[in-house]
Amino acid sequence: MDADADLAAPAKLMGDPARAAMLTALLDGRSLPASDLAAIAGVAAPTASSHLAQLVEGGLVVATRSGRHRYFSLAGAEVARAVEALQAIAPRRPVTSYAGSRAAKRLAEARSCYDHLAGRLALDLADALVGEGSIEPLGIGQPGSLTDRPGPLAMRLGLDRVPPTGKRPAVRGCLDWTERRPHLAGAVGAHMLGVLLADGLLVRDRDDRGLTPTPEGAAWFATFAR
Amino acid sequence: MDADADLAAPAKLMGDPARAAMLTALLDGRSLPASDLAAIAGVAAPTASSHLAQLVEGGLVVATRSGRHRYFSLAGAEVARAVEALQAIAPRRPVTSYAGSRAAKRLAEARSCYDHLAGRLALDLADALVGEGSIEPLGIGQPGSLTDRPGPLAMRLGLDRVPPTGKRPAVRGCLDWTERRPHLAGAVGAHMLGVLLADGLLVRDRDDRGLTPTPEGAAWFATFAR
DNA sequence: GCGACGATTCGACCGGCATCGAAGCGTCCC
DNA sequence: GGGACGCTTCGATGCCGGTCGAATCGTCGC
Repeated sequence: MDADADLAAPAKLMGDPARAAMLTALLDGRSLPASDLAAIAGVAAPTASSHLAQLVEGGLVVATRSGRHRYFSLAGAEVARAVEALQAIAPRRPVTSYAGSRAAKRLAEARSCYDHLAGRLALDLADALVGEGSIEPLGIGQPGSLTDRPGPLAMRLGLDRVPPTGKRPAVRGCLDWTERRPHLAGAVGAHMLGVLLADGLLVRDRDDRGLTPTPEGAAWFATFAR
Repeated sequence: MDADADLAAPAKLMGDPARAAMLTALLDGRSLPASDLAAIAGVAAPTASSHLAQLVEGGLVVATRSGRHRYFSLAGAEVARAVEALQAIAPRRPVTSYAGSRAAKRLAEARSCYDHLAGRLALDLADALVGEGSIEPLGIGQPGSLTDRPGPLAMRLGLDRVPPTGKRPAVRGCLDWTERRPHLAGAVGAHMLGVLLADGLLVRDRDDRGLTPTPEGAAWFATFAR
């Protein structure tokens, strides 16, 4: 029984900025490889490896090997709850500066989430795809599926010709913090972001994972956005 | 927007054994002077003073002066929740001793959780209150509400005359680690614990946040317990 | 099999912080 | 007002651990 469990051990693990960034990135239940987590945390590969070893040792994170990659994810819902409970008492980020709040708004609109699209635009797209019957409604973290009759939007995005990808589910719901609803992830989600970038409807912002519609993109998005 | 609140700051504060011990000691909502907290944490006075200054600076603890003493207490229920969430994922202590397991059983039965009642007794009470239609069923971490027709149990506990309390929700579900179900927290939960103590149905144990029913209390609890 | 790549281990460097003794400040009691 | 007491500040010490370059191991693609 945990009448007086050693509170300090997990707290110490979460107390390092690099590890905290990793845990936050994993909060939606995704599994990410070590290299991605290193980039997210802003540290070199050896440093990230050390941190991840500690997180695994401490039981906050679990690792699964897949070829030459190792995917890390949170060890359970209790860990996610603890992370969120700490976020609840954490001082809010830059909120004070104009730049900060403008950046936040920009990210809420459209950003990349790992390798797929997130933000309000992603939610609109997911809604439209469900609406036209191209995909089943999304569950959070749950694998979903494409239907066998793709609509015009799905055709435009090339979702009917997504290359097959090993074990990764084609469609998956990924929780979006903007509105706490799932957007489209999985192989199809990744493919979709690729098409949007390749066709010049979206461009990546310079310093973060923000995405901005081009003029053509904005016009196109307006045809189905709320 | 807390898209990326600085998780690491409060976690770092909790990550030191001395500070963790202090926070745990304050978990039941008591206010303790610096000297007591120093003793509990097992450090010298200057060290404790330094730790407490950090906890106050970080917003986890608040201090009130009273003569030549300074009393410290947790800054709010959210801090208590974060501490408990971390305890939930902490490695279990060396609980092999008989004393340890007896204490654990005692705490599982009834204890204070910040300012309200937790443990099996709390779950029984919450069930009974829901059963008699005095409160809506509890969601974890979710605000709930009193119904407009309090039953006899609610009347006995004075839940119909809980003083209004600013922003704090009257009723809230708080996850109980005993059975992973929510018990009654919020202003009503705090009031209920106060009544139980004031009416001599429960007494605080000496060294921890355990609570023990008095003979009258035990008899009364038996009337609705499972 | 050979090169590319992801991940880990090793070793060295260095900053940050927990710790406590001594001293200073304010409050209470007599 | 004098002494005791609670708490804090200051300063010095020592250690833990975060960091990254270089090297190693294992896997994938051709």
